Amino acid sequence: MKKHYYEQVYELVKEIPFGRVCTYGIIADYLSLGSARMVGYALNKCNSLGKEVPAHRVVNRQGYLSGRNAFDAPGMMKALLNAEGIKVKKDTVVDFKKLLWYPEEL
DNA sequence: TAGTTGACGACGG
DNA sequence: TCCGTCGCCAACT
Repeated sequence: MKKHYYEQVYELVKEIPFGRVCTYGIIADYLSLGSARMVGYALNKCNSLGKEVPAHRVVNRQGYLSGRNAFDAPGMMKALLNAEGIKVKKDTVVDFKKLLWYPEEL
């Protein structure tokens, strides 16, 4: 049984350290998905499937919370990030570049 | 089976 | 530098 590509996405997203964030593009590139949209699709699925994946730590390449609408509550993603000490202003991660995490750090 | 959609990103004007 | 357009590829209807 071959793992679906999104299973790999889940595994990688789970590796994102507490208080750090990552981008769709980085994940897509690391897993050779060919398209960042695949990551968003995968996370969208995992959310509906009730998977324990910290999807709130994944944002687009500008640090914008483009996925907040896919959460149960619009403000949930921001609240979760705040709980980790990540500041969010106008749906965008503050000091995004400093908090950015790369899979290569594993 | 074919067309549409999507939590994005790169590129050109 | 900012905005609009196109490409990406798998899942869903």
